[in-house]
Amino acid sequence: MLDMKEIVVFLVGPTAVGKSEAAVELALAINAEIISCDSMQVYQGMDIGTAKPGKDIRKRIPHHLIDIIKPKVEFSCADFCQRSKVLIAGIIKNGKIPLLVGGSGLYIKTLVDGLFSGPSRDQKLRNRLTRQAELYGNQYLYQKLKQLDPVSAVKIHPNDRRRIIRSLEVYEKVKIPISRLKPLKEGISSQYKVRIIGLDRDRKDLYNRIDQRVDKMLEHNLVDEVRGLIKKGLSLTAQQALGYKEVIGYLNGRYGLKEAERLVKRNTRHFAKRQLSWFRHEKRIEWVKIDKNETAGRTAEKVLKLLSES
RNA sequence: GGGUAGGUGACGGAGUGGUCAAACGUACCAGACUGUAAAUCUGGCGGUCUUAGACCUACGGAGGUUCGAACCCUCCCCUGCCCA
Repeated sequence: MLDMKEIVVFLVGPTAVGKSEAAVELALAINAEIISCDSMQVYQGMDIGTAKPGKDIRKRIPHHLIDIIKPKVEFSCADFCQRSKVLIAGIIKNGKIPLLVGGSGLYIKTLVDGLFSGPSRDQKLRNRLTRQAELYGNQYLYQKLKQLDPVSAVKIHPNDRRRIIRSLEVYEKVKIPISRLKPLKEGISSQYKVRIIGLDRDRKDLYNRIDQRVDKMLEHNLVDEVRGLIKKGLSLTAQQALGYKEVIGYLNGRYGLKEAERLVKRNTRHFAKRQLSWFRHEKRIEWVKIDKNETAGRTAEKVLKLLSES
């Protein structure tokens, strides 16, 4: 009875590990359609810096949730969840397997395990709280949180202004502590059989790939891409994308191009590390180690083998 | 050859007799994370020991002064700059 559940496959891992290439091979092998779990590839025009799969590839295998909104528009994990649920159902209905590919840990987590239904952002309120934090210090907001939602306060560091503000925001809106809301959620894992495959490489190898990728981005005129995007306006989320924020700094004359390059590389390494922290914490992930010179086809084979077992 | 400034942990850089395994920054490592997440935040960072702590090895090298030295003295080595 349990096995009647349809399967949904996730392919996750740090940036530049080789997810996209392996995903295409895998999708061809198992008759899947790809849904991108990437907070930045959703944006139109952000192509080079997000290492978006090219049009040729997307022609061979359908890729969803790429280029779906303008860079000016705010997007969130809630939007992602909602859209991907619809897509998953549709793909299954067509007799195919949904293959979710990406490195945005939170997006993946909320899709699998659900997102509590709470109020969305209120920029005005956030601005107000931010001003208070700047005037009276983070401690001021933290004390407030301690009173209203002690459970959250224990978990959140007094310096983590972002999370303190979100918690206060939720309380302000619905008068219920976010810590009470958070457990009330249901993700797709109750509905489908979820397999999460994690791709990993030696750290050194991964960092080399990141460096190479950044070099390539710059060669492919990332700077021009950013210049064009600035003219059109970027959402809060989009303007802090790796590769973009650093080039924006360069274009604003804050440092030279060489320094921008260094920063992109370094920040991307840090990011990859954070992703690994996140994914290692997720015990349901089944890990596949990629060797240094392994082809995407070979990786896909390994994943396929893992999927066919059990 | 003469003069001068210096040699500190992966790097940059404080420290100029005890409270120094050595500020601070960076790199690096590790962790947290549910509506901005490619964001935000935290911890570690000479070695050994299970933490408090203890011990060992350390501030270019070798000696010395001192109860005690990264800090003072002597000699040596090296580097930058200036004059020849």
